[in-house]
Amino acid sequence: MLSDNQTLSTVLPHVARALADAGLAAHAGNGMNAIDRPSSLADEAYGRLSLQLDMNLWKVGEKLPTEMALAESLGVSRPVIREALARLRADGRIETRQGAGAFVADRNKLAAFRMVAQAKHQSDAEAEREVLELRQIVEAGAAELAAQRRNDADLIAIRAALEGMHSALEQRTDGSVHDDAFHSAIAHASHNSQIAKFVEFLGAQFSDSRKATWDDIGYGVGIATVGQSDHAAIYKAIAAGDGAKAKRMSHSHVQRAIDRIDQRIATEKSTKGNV
Amino acid sequence: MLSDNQTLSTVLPHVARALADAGLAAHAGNGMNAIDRPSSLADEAYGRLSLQLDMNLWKVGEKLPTEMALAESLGVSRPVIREALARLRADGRIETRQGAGAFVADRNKLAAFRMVAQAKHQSDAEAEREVLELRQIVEAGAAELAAQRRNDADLIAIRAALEGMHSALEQRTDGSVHDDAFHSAIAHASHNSQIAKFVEFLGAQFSDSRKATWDDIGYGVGIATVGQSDHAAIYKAIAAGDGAKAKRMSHSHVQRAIDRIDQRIATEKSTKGNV
DNA sequence: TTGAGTCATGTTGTCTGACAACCAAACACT
DNA sequence: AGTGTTTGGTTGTCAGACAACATGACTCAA
Repeated sequence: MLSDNQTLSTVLPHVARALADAGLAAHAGNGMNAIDRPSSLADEAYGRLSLQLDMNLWKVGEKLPTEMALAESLGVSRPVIREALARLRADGRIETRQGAGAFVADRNKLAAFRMVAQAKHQSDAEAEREVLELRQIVEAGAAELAAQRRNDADLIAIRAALEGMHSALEQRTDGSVHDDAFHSAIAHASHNSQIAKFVEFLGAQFSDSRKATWDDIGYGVGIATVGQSDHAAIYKAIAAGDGAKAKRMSHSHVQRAIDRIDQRIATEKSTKGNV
Repeated sequence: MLSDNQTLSTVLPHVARALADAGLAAHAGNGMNAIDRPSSLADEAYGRLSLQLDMNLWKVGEKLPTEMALAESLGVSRPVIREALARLRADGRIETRQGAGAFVADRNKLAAFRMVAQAKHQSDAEAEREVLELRQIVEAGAAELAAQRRNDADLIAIRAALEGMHSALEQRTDGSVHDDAFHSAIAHASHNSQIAKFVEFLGAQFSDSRKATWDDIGYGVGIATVGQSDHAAIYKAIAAGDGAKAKRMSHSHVQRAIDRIDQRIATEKSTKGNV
């Protein structure tokens, strides 16, 4: 996977120079493009090890090379490797035992879920569509549970966010904060902390695109206005305790966002090659 | 949050001794109970900082104390703090800029979703129920998409897992591997990599309870048998391209697991106080 | 021969000190 | 006043060292 002269330092100029002084310089022009900015050796080391684990370079339960060996093979120092290993351990992908070594953890031990970096053949929009689809599923389910389990406090919180968006709409100001709060309040009304936390996590992946709903362009196209009527309908269904309807409304609300993305993908495809 | 004498080293004997030699000993008998086994200073430091971030000790965008300051206040060295900060950065909770410092990141930057450790007032079973409910939502949605998008290769993979479980059932052996593969194959048939990855992540949280379906007790109660007819129905719906039915079947399949948990919770509650 | 205890070696966990790269604000100069 | 420069502080990285621990080899007695 790594040729001798292909070390991390290649993309980090100052380190490369230091290595050059030591007679360990790597020749330029290898497979590594500087486009992906690792910005830190540890980031890069983490990426590499992560990749090697993905492709089953070591079997489950097998012992990884020692920190020293890894450091040498990647051309960095032990602290850098330690930081990378620490992250892998935090993700639950490896386990380390003092005095013994680092071992590939059982796949059934994953402790964290990360958004997969979009595959090379995917555009950003396509990756966003996938996340949006997942969000659609989870939020619709959360809305259904919310309709069944919401109490008065939940309704008040949801209504407050709704009114916040309402007044933002009247004054044509940014209502994205209340938009966030609205979806989050519904998720909490499901009285399932895992669902609530996951909805918030997914929502966080959309901080940019959600703002686009509330900027000048969004107002111009009327996205915010349409979205608000969706929100009102969802609230009504939840307040009425109509789980099926809340689910349906929430589903179609996110569907609009998916449709917008699909349009963007279509236009991107038709103008492909200009970049 | 931390009194002067309340350092991490208090719970790590050998370090405490080293500190004692240096005249920096912390007195024992403080608020720290040794029940939570940090096992590593970095783990503990990560936990503390994580907690402090949770309770908004620093506002978003605010600068955290320097690594040296943090190290001193927690009674550990800089590498330990660096490892903890590295994990926080990997989670997207802080951002560090070389030469400037570490800053609290916008909440909308969370890069990883972790299963929340069950709250103290919750039993294990209740926490498991919450995850199961989330799984129900996502897997049902995945099954629906799978029915709409599956191709021949997908069907073959699902069928292979189904037959694996079938023969395991006949020989009363452990079919949990095929069980895993079955749900995973359906998720992949949705042709949404985010959904596929998340389903696998959720499935990983159930390695234990899934095995319980396939052990002697599971066979005795007939869980595996009932589950298998569920699986067959789900496969049939997906093969037929009937999204609504696939969704319904998948939903009720997980519902059985939820019902079992509910029963366990009920019996646990009735025998409470014996521990 | 076998078993248990001991020891040597290798590995991770942690500390210390040092320097490079970098940022931000105070400072000096025009 | 505005602009370039310097200076101190902070993170990123390296190197070396030692402690804690795990593992296998080795020794010695039964």
